[in-house]
Amino acid sequence: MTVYTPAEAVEETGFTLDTLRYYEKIGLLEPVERNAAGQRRFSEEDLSWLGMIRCLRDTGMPIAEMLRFAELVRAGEHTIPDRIRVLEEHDRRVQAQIANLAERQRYINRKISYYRSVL
Amino acid sequence: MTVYTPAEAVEETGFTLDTLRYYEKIGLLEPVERNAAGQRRFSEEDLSWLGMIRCLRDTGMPIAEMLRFAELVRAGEHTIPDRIRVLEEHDRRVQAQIANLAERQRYINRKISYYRSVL
DNA sequence: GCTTGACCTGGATCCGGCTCCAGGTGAGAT
DNA sequence: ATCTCACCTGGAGCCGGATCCAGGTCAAGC
Repeated sequence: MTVYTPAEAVEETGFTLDTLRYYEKIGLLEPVERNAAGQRRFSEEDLSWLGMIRCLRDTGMPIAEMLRFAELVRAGEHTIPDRIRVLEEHDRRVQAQIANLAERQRYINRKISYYRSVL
Repeated sequence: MTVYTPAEAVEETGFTLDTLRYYEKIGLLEPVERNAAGQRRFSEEDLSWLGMIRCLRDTGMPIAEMLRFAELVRAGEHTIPDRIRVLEEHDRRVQAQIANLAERQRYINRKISYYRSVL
């Protein structure tokens, strides 16, 4: 059962310490274990959940929805079908984002070509 | 020389009227023509520039950078090489965004598969 | 000739998501 | 022993990007 100091958690997750504290405060992260001095000691599980959070955040899921997902996770195994639904829905949005970006990119490339053509 | 009322510009660009006014106020849009009553009359050119803005915005370019690009456009033809550089750089970032989303999407899909496997 | 309804303005406000601050504690290095 | 440094807390502040508001002006249909 390895534990991670705040500095290590920052290193591993790429979130700032302030952000980790903020996520704990708003309940996106369950209350993190503490040592005798009251300092946080992150578990492997915390880090793995933070990996999920990073993934959802970086694909544009709003915090409010991540909170809902977090509740499902906490509520236990019986919510797995719901979690699948949430992730599938999100997956579709990510797909749409990619398609949209690719489309916009074509516009940008046409513009670049146009600019080259008038040089 | 067709002109567009505010409502038509909203319709064409997908921006809200407030946003169009805001873009004009901050200088992302050059001062739009007015009719005798002081109401905006957008030109084809305005709409086409707004198309560019939409593309840049939807690909995540911050307003500050769009403003810099707008200045290049206003400064005249001799800035075309600079504009190409800006767009190429942005194109690379868009490419990176797409790659990142695709990577995150794989994570999500692995998670979905995992959830399915434990049902 | 009145009433709608689309506009106008400057400025305040909101929102999500952090980020920073002051003031304090405890543990390890010198 | 003392210093430093990583931490802690609650709460304030910031930033980007709009969005909303009050109070006012025209234009056009009935």
